[in-house]
Amino acid sequence: MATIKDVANAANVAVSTVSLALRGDPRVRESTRRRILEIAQELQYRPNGAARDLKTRRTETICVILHDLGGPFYSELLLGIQDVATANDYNTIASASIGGKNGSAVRWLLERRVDGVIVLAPEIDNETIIRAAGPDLPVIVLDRDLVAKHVYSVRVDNEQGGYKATRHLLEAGYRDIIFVSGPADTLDSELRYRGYEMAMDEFSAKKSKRFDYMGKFTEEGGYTVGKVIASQGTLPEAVFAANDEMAIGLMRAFGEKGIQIPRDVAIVGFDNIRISEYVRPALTTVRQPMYDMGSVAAQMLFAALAGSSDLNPVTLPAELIVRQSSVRGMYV
Amino acid sequence: MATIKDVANAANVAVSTVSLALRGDPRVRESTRRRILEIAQELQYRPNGAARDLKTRRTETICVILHDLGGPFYSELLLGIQDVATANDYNTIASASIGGKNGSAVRWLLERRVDGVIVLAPEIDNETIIRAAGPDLPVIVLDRDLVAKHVYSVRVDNEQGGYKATRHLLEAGYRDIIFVSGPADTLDSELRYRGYEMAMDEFSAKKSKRFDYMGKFTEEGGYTVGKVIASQGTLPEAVFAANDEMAIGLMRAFGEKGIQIPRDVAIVGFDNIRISEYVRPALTTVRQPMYDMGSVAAQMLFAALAGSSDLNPVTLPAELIVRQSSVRGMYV
DNA sequence: CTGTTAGCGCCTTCAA
DNA sequence: TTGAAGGCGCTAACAG
Repeated sequence: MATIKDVANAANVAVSTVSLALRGDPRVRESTRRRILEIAQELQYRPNGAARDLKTRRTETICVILHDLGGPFYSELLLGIQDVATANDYNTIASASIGGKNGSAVRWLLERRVDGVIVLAPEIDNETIIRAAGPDLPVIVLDRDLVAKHVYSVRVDNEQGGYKATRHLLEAGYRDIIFVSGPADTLDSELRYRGYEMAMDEFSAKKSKRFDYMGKFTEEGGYTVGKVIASQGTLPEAVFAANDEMAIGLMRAFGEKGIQIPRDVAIVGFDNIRISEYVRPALTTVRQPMYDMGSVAAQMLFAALAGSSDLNPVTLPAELIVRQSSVRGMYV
Repeated sequence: MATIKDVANAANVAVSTVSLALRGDPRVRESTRRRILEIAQELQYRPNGAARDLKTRRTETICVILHDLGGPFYSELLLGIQDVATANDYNTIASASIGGKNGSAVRWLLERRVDGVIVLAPEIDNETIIRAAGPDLPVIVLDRDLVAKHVYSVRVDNEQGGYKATRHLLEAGYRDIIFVSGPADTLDSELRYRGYEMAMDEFSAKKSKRFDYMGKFTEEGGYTVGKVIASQGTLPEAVFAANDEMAIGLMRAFGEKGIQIPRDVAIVGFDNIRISEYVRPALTTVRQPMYDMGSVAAQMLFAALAGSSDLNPVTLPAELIVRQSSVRGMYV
């Protein structure tokens, strides 16, 4: 592979001249530049990014670490991030957090191969993030309860979202409302439960326990829980599932048992994934402003890169989207 | 930022010793190693990836370039790729192809920051790919008609998929079948049309022209086309949409006009995106084996990395998934 | 077992 | 306007 040196030799100039010429520096005469460009082309010269990064100590790249690339609702988040990054002439890459502690994420967090990182991946522990963050590697954490130097946080108000969802059901007249949680160790689920609690208490309604019904945030999990609920003596009046995937699993389980939604049981989900609009009945849910979250996160990252260090945590509101699955008498 | 040299100084050993110790090389005595590790910790030493990459001339990372990170059906593709990459102790990053010619993708294709690239992004032109590919940067192209040195191809048999879809409708008794295409310049759409043609010819049915109905591969596009079709004098018996997004748009348009599916018009899509299973009636479609495609692509990449260069193009079969939208008398 | 010595390919003063 | 030299941080012989 041709290096800048090869080009310099072939063109009978010094390496530095080639370097300047390649970047269009006006200090190189036009004719020289053109000749160098031609020779570079001929030799199939390609700059070596690693060498440049090493020298300049900047990569002009930020990395987004997600649990699972291509998950349904990361799309908007990434868009929000990319739009801002592109505007700043930065590149964005996404990496999955699989491999955990010694997996791939380490590469981006700990080995200075990018200028900044945005993390939305619960399985990366706080310790790693704190260790990674530093004056020249700001880290933005999404949906995580962490305060540390060079770490900045953006969150969606999950508690308020859970509150809104539950309150919506309560106002519709439902009282016996079950909460279906995600995995035990997820903060999101925890906070949504708190919102649920708060609303239920306001109406003095009887809450289900935090982990009475646990669905792993997956459709399959929701389906299983749905089967359990359906086979109990009495049905609840409504179910608040901590995410849409589970809600959809619930709907499937109920459907198979001939339980009608919302006539027999009302359902509310969380996340507003795309399918939630297409299932029948369409699912009432809580939308998280993912694009905004990405955009805000990226903006904070660039602010940090530019030297600010007193960036306050941001919390974005969630929004209730009412559809048919929770509206009494809609689909008889 | 502490460098390996700082650690060496602080520990009173040579740089190379630190390097060995850090990587757990047995040539370093255990006690020395421990001491070095401690000091590294204390100094908050973090290796510099760029320096290592530069030296070793390998990054142990492959990059997947997609049109749009997080698009609905990249998920499985990425999984397929990642599973193989992880098994080979490689990292996977994903990058969007926005920015086109001088955008971000160039960075990964042309600047030797990764060891291999998998491209599924029509907007990157062949020329760029050919230029990028080389003995030490194999490129796997997905769904693209390109043969070149160090470029290897994996495709899904779109033509056969289009054929299967159309034939399915024909066998169900439909004859007047419209084809709704994607954008004019997409190969996928083109090939699916060819499959449509072939099946229609076999049954001597009257085809619609390649671009009579054009929907841009989006739901909105499909919706618009649906409105047009609905407002024509006579409805077709069936519609084959070149992708599910458009098919869903069509369904919405028809629904608004009171046209029942499949009673009045049968519909078949392509891609088997997740929603296709949840719309009502559920959409008959053609599944592309995305996971396999990713997995095969990654395997080829590693084969190339290991020195093979005579890798034949692979074409994966598509699979028809029959659901309600095309089954006569199902949803009256 | 540990240290010395060369670069990897590029950018950046500093001189000419 | 161009060239020479040094070094970014790390690894990999090769010596000791």
